[in-house]
Amino acid sequence: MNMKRPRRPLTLRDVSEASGVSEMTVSRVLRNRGDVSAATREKVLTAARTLGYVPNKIAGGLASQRVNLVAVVIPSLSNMVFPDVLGGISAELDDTGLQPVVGVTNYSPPREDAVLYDMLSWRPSGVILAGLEHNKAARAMLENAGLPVVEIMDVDGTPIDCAVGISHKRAGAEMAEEILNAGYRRIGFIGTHMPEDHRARKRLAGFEARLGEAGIALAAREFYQGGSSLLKGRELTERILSREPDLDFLYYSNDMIGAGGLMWCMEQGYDIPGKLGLAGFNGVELLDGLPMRLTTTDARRIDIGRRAARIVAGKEPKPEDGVVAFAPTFLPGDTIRSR
Amino acid sequence: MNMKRPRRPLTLRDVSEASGVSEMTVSRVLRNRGDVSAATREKVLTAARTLGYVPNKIAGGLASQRVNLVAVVIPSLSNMVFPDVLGGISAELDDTGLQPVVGVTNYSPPREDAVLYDMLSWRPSGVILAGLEHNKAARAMLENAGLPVVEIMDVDGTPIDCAVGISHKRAGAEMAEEILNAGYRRIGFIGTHMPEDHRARKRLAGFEARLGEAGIALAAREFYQGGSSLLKGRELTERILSREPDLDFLYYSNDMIGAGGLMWCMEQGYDIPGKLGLAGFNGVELLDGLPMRLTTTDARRIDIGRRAARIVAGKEPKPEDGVVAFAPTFLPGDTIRSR
DNA sequence: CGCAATCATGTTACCGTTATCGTGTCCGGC
DNA sequence: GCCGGACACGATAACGGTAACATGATTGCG
Repeated sequence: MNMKRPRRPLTLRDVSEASGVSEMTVSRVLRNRGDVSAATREKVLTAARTLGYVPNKIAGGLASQRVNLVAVVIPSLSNMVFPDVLGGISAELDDTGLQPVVGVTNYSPPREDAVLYDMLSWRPSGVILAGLEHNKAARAMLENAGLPVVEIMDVDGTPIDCAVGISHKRAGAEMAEEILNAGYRRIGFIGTHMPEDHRARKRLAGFEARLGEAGIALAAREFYQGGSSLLKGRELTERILSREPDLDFLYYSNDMIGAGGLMWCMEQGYDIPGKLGLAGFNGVELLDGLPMRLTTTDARRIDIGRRAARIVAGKEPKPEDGVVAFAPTFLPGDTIRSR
Repeated sequence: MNMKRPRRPLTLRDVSEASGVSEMTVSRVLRNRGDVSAATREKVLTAARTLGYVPNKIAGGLASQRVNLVAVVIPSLSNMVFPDVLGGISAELDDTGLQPVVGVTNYSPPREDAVLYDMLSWRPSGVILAGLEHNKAARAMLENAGLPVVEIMDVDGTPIDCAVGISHKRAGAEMAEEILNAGYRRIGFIGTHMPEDHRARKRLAGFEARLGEAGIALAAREFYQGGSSLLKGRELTERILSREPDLDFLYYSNDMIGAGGLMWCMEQGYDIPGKLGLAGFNGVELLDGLPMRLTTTDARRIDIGRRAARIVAGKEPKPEDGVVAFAPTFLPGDTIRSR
């Protein structure tokens, strides 16, 4: 194709000279905007192609004061929850010309501030970020930025602009309800010890609240640090059950450790769900292939991603009261007694 | 803090006026560049903070002709392989001021072209992309872009600029070697039917080549479409074993379906690894908590991510011959007979 | 046939920041 | 007291596009 290696990066001017029209016309052709005759369009396109011109969005963005990016700020990649959310977002953004850009905070508020600062410095068209709890600095930035902000995953709190998610308090309460209805009474909880994982905290709160209404208290709880894995689930389950052997139900703060616990209990020959019930949270695809299907709650991740994307893309208006609450869905699975 | 909601976005000029110095000086303060007295620095910083000013990287990037982004282009998020690679990249980029931006191609070459085009239009400082096989258009873009390009995961081929990865032919061959050494002879393969998954293809090629040297041919093969999941692994395993009941080994193209197969075989009461051996590929963390540890090959994803990042960041020079080949590492697990 | 509307293109003025160079001040040394 | 250099800062001109308006050519229509 083009034989000479252009050491100076190509600009509109190069294409304009190569095709004998003004830079403006080239710009119009490349963006399909405004009237250009079929003939010139063709000339310009071939010129651009043979030169190997790639438009400069930095310059374009500055000139037009518009950038086709949506900042997506989430706490972690490692959970299997993220790809679903992002999947929903991308699917919905696909036909809007908008593009998601992901930032990861590792559940660290200072890091969230930094990531947001960085993202906002690109002047994106919108922000989707996980959670309702943010530093004052972060809130201020977002309020001042003057762009659509959708906080996702959680609706238990006050959104900056608007929120799309589920109530984790409700998810916890509903799981407690199901467990109690199934007749379990000595219930243990296993979860991460992360002060910044507010959603896990709220689930536990809702869970305990409902138990409390029934006059029941958690019989045991076990916390862990760091990421979730099957292995961690095994260890913690062994630990909690050796400490409190007569537990009849274990509620895990996510499916991954729940599945690990399930593996361990099955190996140990526990009667599941007869003598011991298990439940996790999220509804990840992983569970579908396990020897038993873990009882869990579908966190509606794809729906949340889609809806959030629709809002930042302006495909639908922000909700009246600023909140879109999906219903967390109980998935019975095989690890809870059915009535 | 600032009471009036500024509808016009803040610029350096606002900070400059608020602090009584020139925009240039504000810029210097905010970037820690050039000589500024401690007093002015302080004034500027407080002004910026109280206004809630966030720099505009669009304008900055245009002016300085530098953008602190590294484009990372990968085929998929869903495999558990991606977070590891990105983890390695982020870890190594963290202290360089560079930031990864991810694009996903879904194993579609036209989509890869589009994603690259889009990424390059942001004029990033470097590109990391998976695989060595690309459309002519993609290769041309990357060659013309005049920036460091690191192709990762694979080294069986000719890199555009340089490559960091493992040889999948070798990974396949070494697994074949281990299987043969363990005495298995009637071997089946289960993998995705994706013409664009070149690495899976190369592994299979290397695998069959080594079997061929021993005078053995694959006794059966089963392909599937779409993403990998435990469930898919179960189905395919059932199918291949009902078709060819006397297989004594199953080689899976990834750990996820391998684990699914393992689950199914265990439930069916197969004697593993005595009568039937199983192996996957990748070495994902997931395997650590399964009832048996699946035999697999560590694809060195974190190492690859780190090394690629070091190269684009200029922390280390490009390799002489353009290639950094890590050794795929055999992980025996529990699903292959040990000698 | 004349005039306005439409089409196809060009001109000009930014967009918000940084590179570069220039200017004024202060200080020490001889 | 003069000079050179470090220091602290400002003025100006890009950077590569696009919005908005201007222009010339063509067309439609009464």
